[in-house]
Amino acid sequence: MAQVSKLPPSGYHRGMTRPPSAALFPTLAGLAPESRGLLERSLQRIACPCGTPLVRRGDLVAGAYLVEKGALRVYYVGPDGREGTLYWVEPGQSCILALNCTFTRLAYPAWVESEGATEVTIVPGEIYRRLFAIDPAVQAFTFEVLSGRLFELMALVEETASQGLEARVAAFLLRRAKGGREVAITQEQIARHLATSREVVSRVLRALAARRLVTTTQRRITLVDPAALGDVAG
Amino acid sequence: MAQVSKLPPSGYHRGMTRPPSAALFPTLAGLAPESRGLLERSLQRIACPCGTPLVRRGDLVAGAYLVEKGALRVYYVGPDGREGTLYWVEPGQSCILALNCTFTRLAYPAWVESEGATEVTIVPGEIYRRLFAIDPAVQAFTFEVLSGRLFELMALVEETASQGLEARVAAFLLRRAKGGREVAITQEQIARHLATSREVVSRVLRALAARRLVTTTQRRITLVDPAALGDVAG
DNA sequence: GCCGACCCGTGACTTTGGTTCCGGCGCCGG
DNA sequence: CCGGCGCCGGAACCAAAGTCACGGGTCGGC
Repeated sequence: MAQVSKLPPSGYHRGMTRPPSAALFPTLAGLAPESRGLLERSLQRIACPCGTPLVRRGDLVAGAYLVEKGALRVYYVGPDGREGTLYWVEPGQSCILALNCTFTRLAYPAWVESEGATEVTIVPGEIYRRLFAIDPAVQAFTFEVLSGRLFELMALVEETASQGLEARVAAFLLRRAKGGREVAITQEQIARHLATSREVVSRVLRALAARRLVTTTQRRITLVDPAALGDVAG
Repeated sequence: MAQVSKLPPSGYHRGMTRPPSAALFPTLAGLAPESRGLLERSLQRIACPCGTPLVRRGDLVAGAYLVEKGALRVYYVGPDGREGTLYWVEPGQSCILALNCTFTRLAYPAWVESEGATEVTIVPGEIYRRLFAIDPAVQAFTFEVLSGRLFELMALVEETASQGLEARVAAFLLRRAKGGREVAITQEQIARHLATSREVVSRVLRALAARRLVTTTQRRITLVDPAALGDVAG
């Protein structure tokens, strides 16, 4: 979470053509030989530090982004500058809106940046389109990624509309801890993820701490009672 | 908008096997002959009045829903009973989450009901899956429907998070009017669409009326100044 | 014409969350 | 050792939206 922000895109480390990890993307590993050849000749891989802006709203993204390491954060920015994250693309997943644009040639409606040291391999749009046309495994993969995002977003809409902020913070912390008890994050960042302000997050955490559900120190939150936190999250 | 609510599902008119309208679904009309035969033998069509519940959260939906007339409303219901609509499926569109479940066999995460007198033809899940596997046009259709929904939902998340209620009501009215100046809807219904309460909608409409942007009568709102309303919507 | 079922208007109050402002802590680099 | 700077705690205040209570309007059916 080293926050090397504002590094211009030229800071990428580009051009390694190593194929996508078979463990992460079994679909692609199982391609027919000629498809596989086509794929590997056209790949591009980029590595970038935390906070590198990859896509802006309105960009015409061409290609499927396959995340190998780190994560991508897809988020919106409201007119008043407030931002909120829509979802994360983790290793083994694909940035679906990039696929979207690949097919429909629409402009991308959100921002994307890397979170943590991140490696992404990019399949050019035209290539992906061809693979999609001939390979059932790619079709299924594409479909699953898309529908998964759809489910996530539906849940997000419902959550933001019908849960109070305390519940949302609790849910966020649990998701982030991934079963553990430590979340290394700053309150400011939580605020950005949930489209609120730092002070409010502080207030909510104070309330949770008063009930012995969490403890907070600088850049780190410990979940003292994850089960109770789960109740709060609903 | 006759609100024949609470009619049990047995009220359907079922079993007509008329094929989906070629004008509405050119993709299906252009299928290869054998695919087309397969499709037509398995179709089911249902007609239902306004407000018929078609899918509940948790249902295992099998099949693609193609809307011929009327509309489907896809919505969530929070734990406190408050509901909000996620999107509408209009004639020529398909209920995408139904496709979703067709492929991934996940339970449907929302409710669906008809809005207005509605006719839907249902393509059984297994059949759709087969068509998807062999027909590029079906693949493209599927992809477009899915990605369209994704874009809509992203916009919805952003809108609910960063727009005030007044802006959201304004946007809602403009969408509903579809270029005209009349919206036949009850304040209670608006409240349900936007996941708020009747009183609040009333208050907002009063404010808009005070600025001569709309006038309201029972079950009907007239947009006096659509342009200014557009500004309010942002 | 009257009654009951929906609708709608409206004021008073509460709750939630956003804003402002300030001070303090902790860490890192001079 | 000290000065910044990034991060956090916290009070006071404000604005938006949700809730409660009530009364009156409209419309269709009997």
